[in-house]
Amino acid sequence: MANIRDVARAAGVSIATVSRVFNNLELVNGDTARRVLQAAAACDYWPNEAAKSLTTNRCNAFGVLLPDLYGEFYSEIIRGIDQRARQARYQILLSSSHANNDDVFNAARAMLGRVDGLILMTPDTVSPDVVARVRKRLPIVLLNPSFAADGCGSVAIDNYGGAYAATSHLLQLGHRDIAMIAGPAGNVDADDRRRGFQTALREFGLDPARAETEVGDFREAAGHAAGLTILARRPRPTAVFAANDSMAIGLLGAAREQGLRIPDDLAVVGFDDITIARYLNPPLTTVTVDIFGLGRKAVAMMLATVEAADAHSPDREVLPAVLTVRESCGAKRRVGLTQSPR
Amino acid sequence: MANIRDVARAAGVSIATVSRVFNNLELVNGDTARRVLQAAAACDYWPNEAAKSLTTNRCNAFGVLLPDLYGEFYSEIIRGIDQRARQARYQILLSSSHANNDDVFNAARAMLGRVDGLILMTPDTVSPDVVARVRKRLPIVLLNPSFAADGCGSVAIDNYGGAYAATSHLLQLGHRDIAMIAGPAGNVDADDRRRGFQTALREFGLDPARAETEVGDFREAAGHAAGLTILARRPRPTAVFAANDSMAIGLLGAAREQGLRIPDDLAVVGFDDITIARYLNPPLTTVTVDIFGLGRKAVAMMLATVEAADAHSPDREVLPAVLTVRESCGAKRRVGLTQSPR
DNA sequence: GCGGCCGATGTAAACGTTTTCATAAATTCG
DNA sequence: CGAATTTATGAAAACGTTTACATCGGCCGC
Repeated sequence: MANIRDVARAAGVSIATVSRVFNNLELVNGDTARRVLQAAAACDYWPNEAAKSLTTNRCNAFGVLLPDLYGEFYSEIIRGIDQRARQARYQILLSSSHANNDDVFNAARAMLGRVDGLILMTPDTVSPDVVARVRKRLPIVLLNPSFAADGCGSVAIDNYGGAYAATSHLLQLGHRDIAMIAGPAGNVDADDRRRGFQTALREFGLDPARAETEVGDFREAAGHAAGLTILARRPRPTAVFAANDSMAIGLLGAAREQGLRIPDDLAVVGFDDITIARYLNPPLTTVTVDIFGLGRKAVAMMLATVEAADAHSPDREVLPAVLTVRESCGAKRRVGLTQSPR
Repeated sequence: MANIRDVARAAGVSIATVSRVFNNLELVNGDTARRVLQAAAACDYWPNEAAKSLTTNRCNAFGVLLPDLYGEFYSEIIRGIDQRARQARYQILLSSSHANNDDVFNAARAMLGRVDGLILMTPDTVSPDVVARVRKRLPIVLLNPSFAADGCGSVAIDNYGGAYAATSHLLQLGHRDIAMIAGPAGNVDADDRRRGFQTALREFGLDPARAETEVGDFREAAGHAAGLTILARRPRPTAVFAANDSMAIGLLGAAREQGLRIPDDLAVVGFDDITIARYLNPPLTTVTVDIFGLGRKAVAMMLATVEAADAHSPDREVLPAVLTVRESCGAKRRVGLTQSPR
């Protein structure tokens, strides 16, 4: 396959001139440029990007390391990342399933020379010093980080604020005995959502310690199990705030099995606003987070870091999490001919 | 940052030896190897992957070009691709939103020297000759292709078979007036599903031309609109086969608004088995496709092409699409009635 | 007519690897 | 004991670009 030398030969110029034409430096004579382009087209010349980045030390690509790819959450992150990157003519080098320190370290290492920076979402099991070691080689933007890392930008979700809003809403509807299905302790999102829940209660003069709190692993089955425990308590709580929608779905199942009507017998609020939420019966009131925006923001921050002439200190950004009121909390009248739960 | 030369100097050997140690060629003396590794660790040496691929002409990466990233379908494809690639220690260079010929061509071009092959899913708007031009430079595996391309592998979904199974099922349940909400003409998936529908009718002695068929764009709103038209017809069809689940959901909405009971007044079958399907009320009978497997297969085929010593002709594979019976078709409620095939 | 400048182009040295070939030392063997 | 073989290592040429620097006309102003 033709390389730059072949094009130069065919056009009767030096390789420097060919290079100049392709990087549209304006120092090339119009006629010469035309000749070069013609020759390039004739031998179907494609520049080799590896060689390019070797000399320029720029790749026009970002690495993306995620703990997993399953489900809407990651899908939307990637979509946001891709969209913004594409807009800036950057490529995305994707790698997922990074559970431990070595995984992350090796994946980052394997990207050296292929990316200009790393967008990193690490599970709790990854330690700050791995991130620090990688940071020595590459700019980093952390997604929803569990710790602040020196020299790394970060984009996070306002878990605390969202949980606070959800809980306040239930309180304002008159509920005073509100249970929570929390996420695993140690998980940043889980902990922040729990704090938001507790603060809201406290501000209403209630004791968070007396609020029934079950812990789950963010999956539907855990929500179901936690729901059974909560619904067995007497007096039964009148409302439940679940740390995510999947567990809320599990809870709805448990409630349905016991013949409870939602929201009349039990008000339910979730978190995430996954697509299913609006199709549930009744549609789930939940906290909506702009995950797509999270991805976009991460790339925007990365671009600012990479393309900035001056090395300004990296940003820390928090995206809002807003309550979306549907029917499962009881704030709205049911509309239409929705079939009643059994 | 340290390069191979620095390591060589620190270890008191030549760069060739360092390279040999890292590519674990067994020709290096044990002591020397130890010294090299120590030196490499001391100066935190990371090999530059761009330089590596420039000399070896191998990248250990595949490019993935998709028309879009929105929704579970693409998410699962990517997950499958990533999982299999990671297993083989390959990276994934992702790029989406490729609408037209130039987009695809330029994206492919920008990957030269960074990938060993391309996994390509093109919308109908991309022409075979663009694929052929790209194929000259890079091995290609097509996902669900609308045309056969010389020298390209392909992995497709058995749209025809799935649609045939869905329609046959409705016929066996006793329905004789079955409408279809089809996808846009020209779209491969849409066309194949429609053919499957028609063949099933024909085999039951019915005239496909007389079956009410509305066309939608695979989105929920289109399903709703098509549903209104279909339900307005007299006599009203007793069953509808929707070319995908999103449109089936739109149809269910339309039916609900008219006070129809599913499946008693109207049986509904979808296609895709998206996550929501099982959470609908009633749970949607649909055609399940292993999208994750589609991604995995594509990579497996790519690996076979790239790592094979002999250039065997590329494969063509079709993944099964199987009917998943839930409640929206009425088969489960009428167990007694379904025993006798007509 | 000449120094200086400018615009267009070429020469060659990087960038950081792998790998072929050469070489030196150590080992085997008849 | 010397020739043949093996083992371990180094020197240097690739790979395909970009870019600093050199070169060379032509043109300007004086």
